[in-house]
Amino acid sequence: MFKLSKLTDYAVVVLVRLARQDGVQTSPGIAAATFIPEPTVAKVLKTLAGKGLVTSQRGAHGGYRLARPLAAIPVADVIAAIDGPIALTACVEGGSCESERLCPMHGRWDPVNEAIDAALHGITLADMDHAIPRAFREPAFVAHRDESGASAPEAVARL
Amino acid sequence: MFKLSKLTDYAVVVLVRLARQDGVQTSPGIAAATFIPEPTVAKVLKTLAGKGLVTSQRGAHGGYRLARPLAAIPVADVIAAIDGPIALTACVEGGSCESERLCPMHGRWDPVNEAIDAALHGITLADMDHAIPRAFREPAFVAHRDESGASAPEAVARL
DNA sequence: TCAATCAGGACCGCAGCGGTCCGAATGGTT
DNA sequence: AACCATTCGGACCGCTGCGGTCCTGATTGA
Repeated sequence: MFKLSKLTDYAVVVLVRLARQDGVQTSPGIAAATFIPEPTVAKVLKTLAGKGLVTSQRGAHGGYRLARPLAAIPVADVIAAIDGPIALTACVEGGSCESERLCPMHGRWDPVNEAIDAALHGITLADMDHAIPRAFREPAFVAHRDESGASAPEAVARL
Repeated sequence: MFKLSKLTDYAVVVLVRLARQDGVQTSPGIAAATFIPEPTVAKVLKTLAGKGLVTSQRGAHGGYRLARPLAAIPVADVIAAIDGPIALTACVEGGSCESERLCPMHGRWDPVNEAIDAALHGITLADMDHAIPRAFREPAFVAHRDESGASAPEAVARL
């Protein structure tokens, strides 16, 4: 239904979490803080590192850190990193769908693509961070979550 | 990869085709003209009729016709009709993901959703129609396609 | 040398999509 | 009244891709 993948959602949460504190952070640590399963966090982090959104440091006391501040990361970059290039139709992404000259669909979705691309580039992770109710960013919230216990894993994503 | 369903692409093609000529048009007829498999055309038309984008007339000499002119149909409507409501994340669509008060993701994607929604409402099918190179709308093109023969069915979509 | 951590795969279950088909309802036509 | 063309509303199915897990290296600090 025109929705982006859950991994992308996770990626945003992880990136925002990385921004909360400087210095490297390990994937188990982020997993614990976000209530996202650890292997999934690792997967997301690896992908993000490959796309240059985060930098990694290997070895003992290694971890990940943000490559640039949240305000310099448009959502479009995150989506592109996880879900691949933003392309509404098959025609648009791979160049010629078969024979570019013959396909009348060619170019049809271009204006739509451009509009969405522009919209996605105009919103940074900092914007999304601010969209969260302040209450959720306070320590009290985290404590409260811990009490709730068992239901945590199925939750979509947390800070 | 953040792309919309092929059915939506078909829907646009079918709607544009409907606009090419007034009076009712049967789904086999549209299928022949668009090179889209007939059952699929029928399915798309049924869905569109259910959402009020086209009107249907049953019985002999029945068929479909546009409910409103192309310029009055934003792409958003077509996408919503075929793919369901535009909602980037699970949280956004169904109301509370579980416990709205506790989920810090709540509201996070809202600005992104609104931006995309606005972009999609700003483009009508008439705009998309005009984006097609004129050459493809001329009779000569259709004749040329017919010659190409066998490869037609696999083509993404045609007028 | 050892432990911690990232890297890069392989792997699998499952939902959703694209696509097809069938029976029933409907309304002209003869 | 009988018939036929056409839409309607499902059921159905194979397959791709996603979410999620795991395993085996490579790298670095203690």
